[in-house]
Amino acid sequence: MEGRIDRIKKQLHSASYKLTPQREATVAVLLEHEEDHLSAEDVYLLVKDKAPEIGLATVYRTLELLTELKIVDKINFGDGVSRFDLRQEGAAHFHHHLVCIECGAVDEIQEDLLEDVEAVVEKRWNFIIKDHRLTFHGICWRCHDKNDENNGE
Amino acid sequence: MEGRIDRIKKQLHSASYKLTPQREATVAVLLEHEEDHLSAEDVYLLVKDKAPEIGLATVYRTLELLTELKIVDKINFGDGVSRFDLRQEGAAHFHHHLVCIECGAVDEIQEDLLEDVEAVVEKRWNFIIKDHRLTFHGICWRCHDKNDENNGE
DNA sequence: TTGCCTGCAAAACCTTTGCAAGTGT
DNA sequence: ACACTTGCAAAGGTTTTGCAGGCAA
Repeated sequence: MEGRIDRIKKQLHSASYKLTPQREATVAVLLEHEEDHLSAEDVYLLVKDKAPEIGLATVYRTLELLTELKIVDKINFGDGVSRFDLRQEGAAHFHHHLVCIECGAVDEIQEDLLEDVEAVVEKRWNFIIKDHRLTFHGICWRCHDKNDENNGE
Repeated sequence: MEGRIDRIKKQLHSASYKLTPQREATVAVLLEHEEDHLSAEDVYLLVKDKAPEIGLATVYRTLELLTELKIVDKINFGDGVSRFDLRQEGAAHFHHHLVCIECGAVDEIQEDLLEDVEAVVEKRWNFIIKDHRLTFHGICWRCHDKNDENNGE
């Protein structure tokens, strides 16, 4: 039932890369934090628990490799760092994000929602869409609820 | 008829900032390159033509200020630099981008296109949308046409 | 004068790279 | 051996910050 990491291993092998202990530890961290949007530094610190001797450069190289193989997506929310997100297996498209401008939380939307918009863009702008990035900035339900409570006093 | 820069001046003043010659030159560059997506360095080099004594730090500080006042939007296409885009006056939402993965060109979509999607997101995720970022990655019409030509030989 | 603004240089940051050593086949 | 991978340290590139001087009200 350890399928996910085995499949990633195969993806690496079929591209002539090895799943070294360092790479495995990095992938494990990403799997354990699928909900989060870790920066390279975040991943590095977490990987150090499993493989204390690992270097930051190796983490960067591994994340770059995984990005190349489309196992993870590199994203950027405008703070100075890149963040890395494991792709959903079999997902045709990159998922979307809800960034809360009050508490900073980042939630994910797995649904596509963009089929209609993409159809319009492809036709009207004559643009062949390969991927997309969609992020909404606003107030999340948690802050929303919190504000309601405070107003109710 | 010099309305645009005058209005920006007022926006600065009403937030207790001055429109200094350096800031004016920076805004002028942004106005002249509304179609482009200039990096801070790009802006710096262009501003130097108008105000050769300006420092890079001032350009950064001005762009930061303009971002704060929502006169420009800071965007990031995943190459290591931030880019700055003048907001459309009166635009309720940030415009979208088409990034060509072949030639690197960035085209803009001014239409909203997202009304329906936003309605779904607000209702289903209980998220109050304040702004959005939407970027499509793919093949632009220019590269598309170019490829057709080459295949026709 | 006072407070904002500027230019310069230094610093801070994130990320990439060079290289010698290590690894598995 | 051989090719790939690693850790470390150094370098690279972008952005921010400290500070003394300048400017306008």
